[in-house]
Amino acid sequence: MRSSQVTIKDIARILGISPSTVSRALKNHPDISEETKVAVNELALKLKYQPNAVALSLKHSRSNTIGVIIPEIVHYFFSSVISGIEDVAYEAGFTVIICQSNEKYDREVANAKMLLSHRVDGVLVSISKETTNFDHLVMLQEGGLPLVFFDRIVPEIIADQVIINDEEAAYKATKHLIENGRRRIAHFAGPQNLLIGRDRKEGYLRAIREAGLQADPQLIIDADTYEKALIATNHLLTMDNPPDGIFATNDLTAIGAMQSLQKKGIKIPQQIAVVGFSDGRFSGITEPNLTSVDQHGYEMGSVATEILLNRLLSPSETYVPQTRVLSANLIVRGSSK
Amino acid sequence: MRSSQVTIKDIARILGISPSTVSRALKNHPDISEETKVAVNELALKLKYQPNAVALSLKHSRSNTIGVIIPEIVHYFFSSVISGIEDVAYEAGFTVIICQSNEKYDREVANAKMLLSHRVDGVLVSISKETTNFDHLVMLQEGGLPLVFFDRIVPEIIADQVIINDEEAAYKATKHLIENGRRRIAHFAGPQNLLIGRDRKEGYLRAIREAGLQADPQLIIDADTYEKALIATNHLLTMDNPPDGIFATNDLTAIGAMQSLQKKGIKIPQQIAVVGFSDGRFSGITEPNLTSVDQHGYEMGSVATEILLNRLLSPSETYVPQTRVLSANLIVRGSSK
DNA sequence: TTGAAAGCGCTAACAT
DNA sequence: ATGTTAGCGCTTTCAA
Repeated sequence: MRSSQVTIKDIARILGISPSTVSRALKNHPDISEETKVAVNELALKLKYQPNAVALSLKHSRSNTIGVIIPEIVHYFFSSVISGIEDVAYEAGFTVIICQSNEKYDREVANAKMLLSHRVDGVLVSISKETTNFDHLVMLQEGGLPLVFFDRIVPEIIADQVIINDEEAAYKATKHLIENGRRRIAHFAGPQNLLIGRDRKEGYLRAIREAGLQADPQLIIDADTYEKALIATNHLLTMDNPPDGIFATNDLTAIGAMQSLQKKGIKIPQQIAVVGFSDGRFSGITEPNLTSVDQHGYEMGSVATEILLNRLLSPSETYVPQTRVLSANLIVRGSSK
Repeated sequence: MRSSQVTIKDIARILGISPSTVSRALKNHPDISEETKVAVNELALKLKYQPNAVALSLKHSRSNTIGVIIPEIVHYFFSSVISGIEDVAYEAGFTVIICQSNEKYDREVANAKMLLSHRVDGVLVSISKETTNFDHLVMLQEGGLPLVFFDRIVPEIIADQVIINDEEAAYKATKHLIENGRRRIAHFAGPQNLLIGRDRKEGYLRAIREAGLQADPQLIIDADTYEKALIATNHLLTMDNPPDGIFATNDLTAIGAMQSLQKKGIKIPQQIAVVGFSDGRFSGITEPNLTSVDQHGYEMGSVATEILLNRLLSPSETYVPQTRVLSANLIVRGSSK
């Protein structure tokens, strides 16, 4: 095992020339004779020489690697974001190191240190549900790493951001329910320390108020997981005055709601309409199909990466952070009409 | 921007001592005086010193990094595998570089070269649907990198493998349909250049034969994507003698089948029963719920990583590749009974 | 046209 | 108890 890999020195030794000549020949330096170039390149091919990226990173203080800190890979939205990141990075010859925080603050901090230690050139971040202190991210910036936030951004930190307009999307979703005659609309809210959680709730409230409806605090329930949604739905059904619509902060909770409702024999959408958020593979699969906000994961990943690579490849003196807001459209399906 | 990061030299210069003393102090070397240790560690903390993993990799010819080559992240199965990989690697202080082949041979080759170039210590691989030539993977082995295959393995290459018993699982799934009275069972087959595709078909055929049923080639259709499943299902329904059961090579095709059937007013499972493969988030969401083989993605990822790390951390002279077969159980739900 | 030497950050054998 | 030196693989300035 561990038969060490071919280096420039090996090629130099075999050919009886110096390492620097080999290096130059490999990058087609004009000074090198055609003869030498051919010999070097042929041998390199034969020995399956692969440049040592580690040595290059050390030499250039540039790793051609970007880091990603993401809550959990096993969500369709996040895995599509990664897919977008990967594709753009691959095209540009960049390597991607992906770290999951698993929604844990401590692990997110460890991830940040690890990326700093690996001297990645920049980092894409979507913070965990637990994160309320951002020193570890500031540390990255202080280390000279450009940061690009996506989806779960940190307004307190000055950096590039890629988001959808969560407030607007939530507003549209709620308004859609109202326009379909719903008057008591419940909201399954996400964590309020995340901006997306607050924004979605805000949008919901704006639509309610604008329609002259009463915002009932009892109808706003913290429920951002499938399990919590099951409980929350059953709770809603015990009320004297149960809701006639539910706007959930993500698709999984919307589906939890649908299943609880159907188990109790409630008709969707006739008795209670349901709308989700973050259109994934699920929405077309439920019966009825789920109305949901399309969150454009792949596009978010690719745009965020383009912004980051742009910072890396053409650094400007005047750093003006940009915020890209992707349009989020409501896809209306059977669960709400 | 690009304010370079703190190094051991910086600390040495500030403290007026040599870099090697700093290095030793940081790793709590017994020779170093308590006084110096305290001074060094305090300053390191204050300056937020993070060891340069790149320099360490070069020095030790060991990157503490493992590579992963995976077809597509945006599949629940693969993303749960990654989750298992990540968790085990994280615990052991290893970094993970994930590459997607996007089911393309060329990109898989590029991924392999990239990982070799980055001098990862070992690689976890699940090959693409297109891959029939394995030189790029042999190249990794020749470069001294231990390989561990999972799910989509390559029997031609001598290496560790983690799989479920696909043949057995497919047999069980088909037998289950037969025991429920089905006599004409269709199979949506995966790519036959993948062993898992062949094995699943084999298991299907064995169950059919064992029950004394006729294997009808017309009932075996290449369909491994959602779209293909829609077409295949409609095709089946045009037959004079349509099937009364479908065993699909994955859940997405099973769901495609269910939706096509329901659109035509066919009752599931009364008229046609459906069984999928690779139990994911979907199975509990369809109506009726989907009977499926649980593929244990997370476990597959964690076991594969443990095997790889074991090879790395305690290399033995006698290399005996192991094959770990995880038990795969059929989860029976409403779509088939 | 090619080679020698220095250095990226760190460690470890070898001084002192 | 601490410093000096060499080297991991590669590039690049300077010298020949």
